[in-house]
Amino acid sequence: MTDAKPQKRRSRKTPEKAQLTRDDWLDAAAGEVAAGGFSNLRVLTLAKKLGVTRGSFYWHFKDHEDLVVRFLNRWRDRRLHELQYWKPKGGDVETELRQILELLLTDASRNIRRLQVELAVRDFARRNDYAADLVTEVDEARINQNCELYERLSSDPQRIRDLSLLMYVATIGSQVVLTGKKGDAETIRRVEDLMARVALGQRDDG
Amino acid sequence: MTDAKPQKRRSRKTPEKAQLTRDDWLDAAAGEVAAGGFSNLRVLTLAKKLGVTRGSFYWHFKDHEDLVVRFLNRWRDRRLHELQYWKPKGGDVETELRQILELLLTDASRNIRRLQVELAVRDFARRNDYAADLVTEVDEARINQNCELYERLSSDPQRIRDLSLLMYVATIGSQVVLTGKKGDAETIRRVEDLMARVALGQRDDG
DNA sequence: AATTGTCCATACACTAGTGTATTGTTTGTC
DNA sequence: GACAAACAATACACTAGTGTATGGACAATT
Repeated sequence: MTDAKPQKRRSRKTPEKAQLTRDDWLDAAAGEVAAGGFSNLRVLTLAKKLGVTRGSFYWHFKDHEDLVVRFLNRWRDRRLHELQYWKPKGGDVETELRQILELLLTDASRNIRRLQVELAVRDFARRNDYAADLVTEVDEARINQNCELYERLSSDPQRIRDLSLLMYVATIGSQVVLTGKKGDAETIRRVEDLMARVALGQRDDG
Repeated sequence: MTDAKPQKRRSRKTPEKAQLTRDDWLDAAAGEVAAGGFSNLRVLTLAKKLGVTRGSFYWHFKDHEDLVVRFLNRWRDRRLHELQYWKPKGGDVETELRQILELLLTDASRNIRRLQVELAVRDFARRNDYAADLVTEVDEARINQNCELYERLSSDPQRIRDLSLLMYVATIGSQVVLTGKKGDAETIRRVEDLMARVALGQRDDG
């Protein structure tokens, strides 16, 4: 019994879907990356989790590197695209500032998987030039976007960029340090509040 | 010729040192971890870089896990021990604040390898409970140490902790985002300055 | 000079992973 | 219902890695 059963149709988590698409593989890959980083992204274990063999993988992807590149590209595209929903709407400065901070901190800490993928990508970027480029691209886009908001707090361009950068690294640092332990939610809320006060305290008029 | 030469004494990078100590292996491990994270920490490649075979490794360590644990322990011990040199010396508040920030940012960005190891440990901590405990331990020690400094800026204990935490996550975030690209040195200096102004601006007297 | 402990080499068995080639099995379409 | 395309299974060759067992080389004793 060396399990050589023909297996007419594999049993899947979603039995309705008989065929797998490339995005299905990428979604599964996200799970692996979130769980153990890019070094945990193996086509063998991926196939097992999807209930198929590697034969399917090599239909959708040229090889392992192809998977990684497509995964990174999709990540970049989605991160850049979602920025459009974070556009300041031109309301009160303090209100918008607090909204954007809540989005960056509280909201981000709720999407555990998204956060884990982001951190994994950043980690991978330290030893992969292509990933590093994409991360830089996303970072700059996010910082620039926030600049539009901080422009209303100061008139000095340099100071605007510095403030935007400081707020950004603080959010990233929070995501790295506060990694979902008990009591983090409250801590995040307080940091969020302090950051808002700090930013508002940087107004030209003091 | 299946390279079965008796090889009286191996050629080593440092020919003086004939025998390897456990710390030698840990130092080499640090290089691997810095370069590619903990998933890059393999005893085979480690032995190659040290110019010996795995026979030596299994003399100094029980197995691969033993290496990882000892590596993490050494990292924790060193991080906690070095805190003693960062103790505020009781001088001017602003001077000491700027000194500590310079230590945390500019200085940290110069020790590339130490920084890479720290980030790798943090990454590993996301999927390894033991590493997570050590990281938490180090984080708390560092934050508490900085509290001693910020106590001189405010009398509200809660605010002191928040400020210390904010400064800490900002430094960690800087290390994650500003990963040694060209022009980072100047950026770090500006962020450092802005952080000092922010912290000083949090004084009770306003 | 023999012995003991320390450190390393060698050989073996084992596992997990990639990539490729070939052969099914569905599914849609005419 | 025949055909082609899309998708998946199977089998093979290959590489890299772990762990273990055993023997060899060398240094320091005695």
